[in-house]
Amino acid sequence: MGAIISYPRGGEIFGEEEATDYLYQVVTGSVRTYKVLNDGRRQIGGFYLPGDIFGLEFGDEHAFSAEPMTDTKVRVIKRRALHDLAERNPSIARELIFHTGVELRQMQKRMLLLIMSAQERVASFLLEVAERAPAQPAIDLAMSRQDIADYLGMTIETVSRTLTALEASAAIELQGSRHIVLRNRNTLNRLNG
Amino acid sequence: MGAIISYPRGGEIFGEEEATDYLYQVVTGSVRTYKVLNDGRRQIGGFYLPGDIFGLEFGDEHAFSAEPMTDTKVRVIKRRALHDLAERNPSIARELIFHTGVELRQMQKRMLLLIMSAQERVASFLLEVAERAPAQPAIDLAMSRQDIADYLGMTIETVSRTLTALEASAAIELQGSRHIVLRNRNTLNRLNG
DNA sequence: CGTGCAGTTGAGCAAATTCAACGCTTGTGG
DNA sequence: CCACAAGCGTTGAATTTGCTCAACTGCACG
Repeated sequence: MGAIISYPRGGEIFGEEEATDYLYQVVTGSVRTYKVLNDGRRQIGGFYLPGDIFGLEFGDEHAFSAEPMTDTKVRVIKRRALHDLAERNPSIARELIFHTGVELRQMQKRMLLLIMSAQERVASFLLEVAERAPAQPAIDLAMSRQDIADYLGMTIETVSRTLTALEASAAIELQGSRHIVLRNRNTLNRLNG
Repeated sequence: MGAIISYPRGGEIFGEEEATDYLYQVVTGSVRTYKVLNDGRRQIGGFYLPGDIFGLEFGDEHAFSAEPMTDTKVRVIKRRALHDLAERNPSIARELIFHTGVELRQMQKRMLLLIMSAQERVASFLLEVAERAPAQPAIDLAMSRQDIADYLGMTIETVSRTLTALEASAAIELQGSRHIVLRNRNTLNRLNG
């Protein structure tokens, strides 16, 4: 169900103002959703990897914009069609509710994250990324420092300094700015509220 | 559907660890949900007034605890029964999805709130409370300064100072600590992301 | 009339932001 | 092939913001 569409890196999948006629699933690549506040600051709603669903909303307009972070293929699903299907098919309805629940819990986690200190936020972020690539002791970030900062509600300088501090305390090792080895997960976990 | 149960102020409706066997609707009174972090800090999940639904979760255990802020009557609904009903009754399913969406958008709003300054957070909070009691130019807070602080992710001192500052800038007028007259909504709105 | 609790105010401090400079990598034009 | 501009990330210094600790006020309740 749904058509596959390709988006080049730097394009736009949908904007904040657009109608919520479609929802999306990442097939390959990666996507970020974000919102620009009236003072120019940007808040990232989430990062989405293959398999993840985004743009699942319940108002008339999208609350966030969505952009591919790399060249990306997404499956596009008509919202009306899905909801109609859900009314006749309980297992689809269950899926729909399940995914909403996933999103909701993620938001709750983010909410808790945002009241914590810079160290705690960055540590949580690293663990969150690591969870999605569980095999490795190291992680590769798909996003820039600016993306991380806007995700965690802080500045790029603070992100950078915090990573340096975590390296100094032997919790992680920076091998190039986007490749990070997690040396001591206990230290990171201890920071994770 | 569902039984009505009374809880005295200061009691507990459910705890973080409890199974999500039930969900709840406020009949009279008011409820707060909260979570205590491992460092002792408390984060308020939300405040709920008559008509509001809370405890609607999708994991096995509640992510938050729930307490009445005043003597409160709630309607208790068995989650299993509701979900079973939703599978056979599309309008119930729609309701369920709708309420999840309300919760989700509220969380998104909170997320944006938490990255803003103290002034912006308090201003947003006042407007949020005012929206729920639209008739008056003034609002009566059901909750303490500590509750507000834990809702907005700041300390009681900062809440207090911020309210004083807003009064100094003629945006509000404090008539007793829980009764606040909104003198200039434009000023407040301008602060609201 | 005290005692206790909620809220306010003040002073000093810690954390994160801002502003600025610098290093490294990458891509472009001479 | 080299020079140099542009972008990203890091680091440093000064500043701002909110927190901590502490004292104080006002109010409710015995």
